[in-house]
Amino acid sequence: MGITKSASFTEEQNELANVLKALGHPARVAIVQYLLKVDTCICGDIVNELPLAQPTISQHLKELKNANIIQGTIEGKSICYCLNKEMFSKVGRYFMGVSISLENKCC
Amino acid sequence: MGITKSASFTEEQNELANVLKALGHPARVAIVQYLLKVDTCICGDIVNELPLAQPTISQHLKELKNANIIQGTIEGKSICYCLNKEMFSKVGRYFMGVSISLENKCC
DNA sequence: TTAATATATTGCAATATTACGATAATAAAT
DNA sequence: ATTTATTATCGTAATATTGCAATATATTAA
Repeated sequence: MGITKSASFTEEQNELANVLKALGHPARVAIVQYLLKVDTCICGDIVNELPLAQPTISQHLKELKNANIIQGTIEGKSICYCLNKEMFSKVGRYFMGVSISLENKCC
Repeated sequence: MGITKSASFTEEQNELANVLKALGHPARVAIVQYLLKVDTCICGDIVNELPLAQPTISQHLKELKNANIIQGTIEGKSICYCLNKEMFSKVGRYFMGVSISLENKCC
């Protein structure tokens, strides 16, 4: 991404940016939407669903996991992934909060 | 960002990813927070507020504007920027919607 | 018109992301 | 132990992002 001066910003700003960056890719949005539809699934299901190779999906899942957007639990020889509801609620509240703060303001 | 197969995804997925990618940088989160605090401001105010050079701020503002997160209106020799409340409400509703869909599900 | 002010654009170096083939690691089944 | 199935990691090429100095553009003031 180039030189990012993350040290210059607050912890809160960096955390929010990290989560949003993780969701800032159509493949990862698609993974989230698929997980929302099927509730839980294994990596192979997503590989069958999206037009991307298995290592690419694995990499995207890793980023979503690092950002705490999904979690994966080992289940036999596969890994069961699902969405982290807390994170969606947290981000949703942030945006709604901004939205409400803007309500009485003109532009 | 590398090769992104945006053609493989839906319009909706690409649009959401674009907005979130635009907010997925601490400097742009900081700009949004500053705009939330001061309501409206000119580019120079942000240059004074953040530890980044003027061309860098200008570039970040351009990305936020392209993603329809802020809007700028020419006002004399400066440009008055402010947040686009519709976008925050829209994104907020999306996340809250996901959050509500996940409410009864276990993981 | 000239100078001053404010913002945008260009060009470039440093770094990050994306995608995938090849391969490794892990666990279950035979 | 070997095979099979599932996911992760490595290496690498192509591309995108970030940041800034230099410069251009645009508007106001003198």
